[in-house]
Amino acid sequence: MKKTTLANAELAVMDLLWDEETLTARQIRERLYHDANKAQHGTVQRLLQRLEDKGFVERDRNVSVHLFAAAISREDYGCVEMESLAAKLTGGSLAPLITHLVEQKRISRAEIERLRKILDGENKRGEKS
Amino acid sequence: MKKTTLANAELAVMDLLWDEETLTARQIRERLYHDANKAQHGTVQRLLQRLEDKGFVERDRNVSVHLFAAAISREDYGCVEMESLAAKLTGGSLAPLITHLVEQKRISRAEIERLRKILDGENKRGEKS
DNA sequence: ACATACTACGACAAGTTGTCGTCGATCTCA
DNA sequence: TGAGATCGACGACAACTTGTCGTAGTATGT
Repeated sequence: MKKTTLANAELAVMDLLWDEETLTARQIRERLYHDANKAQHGTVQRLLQRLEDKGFVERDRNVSVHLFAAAISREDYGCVEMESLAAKLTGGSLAPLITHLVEQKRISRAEIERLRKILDGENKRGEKS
Repeated sequence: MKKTTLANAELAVMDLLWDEETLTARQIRERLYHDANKAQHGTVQRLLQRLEDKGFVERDRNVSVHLFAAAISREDYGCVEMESLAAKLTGGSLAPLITHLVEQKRISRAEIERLRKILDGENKRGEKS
């Protein structure tokens, strides 16, 4: 287990899969490169293969034209990255980083309100619509 | 402006500078590699030079043996990284990511309490010790 | 002045990333 | 059924990053 981080082109592929549930390699190619160049066929195959190796993508091999789906959600990936950042910087604790974001006002008041609601809801732990 | 991310060895250097305010290249080398190998002298110089190029480190050239200091705090760096992550994943908003952290209980209750206090304090906006 | 320590920087191997081409298998449909 | 298109697997490559080392030149101190 080496790289757990998505690079640019890889992220672009994941972005599609995060929005579309399931796609074929061809659909991904058409969405990524609108020009009809034939060569990019291999590029997408390669990206998907590496993404699969890294565990970010699952592939349905039972159908002739493989179906690809994200193996990890956008939010889960984000959390993993944030945790890995916290592990490297603050001994694993996210609070110091978020504190700083708030204090520097690099997080909007609206966002702060959203966060407060989330934290409050977490205390109740009662209902879910 | 290309890479804004710290790699392993670079992070190790920054970690020292974040704790020590100001260090010479020699002090850094002694802390990073305890064995007395002479070769690593150039390694540290190189790391420092690249860190300076990237804007993470400031160097006092007025003294014969240069003094190095972090140009960005640990927390600022963490925030930049978190913001860059949010920009790539959620259109720049951190709330969805933090929401997920809380919902998945990947953030401890103690941390949640810390965060709530921070957010509450942010509304008062009164004192600072 | 001479040995020592320091800075600057070229060079390199290893790894990552995006890209393309080829090859063989499979599918399509006339 | 067979020719052409499509697909999956993968080798190869250039560009870039990263950690490392060595060398050359300069400054320091005694």
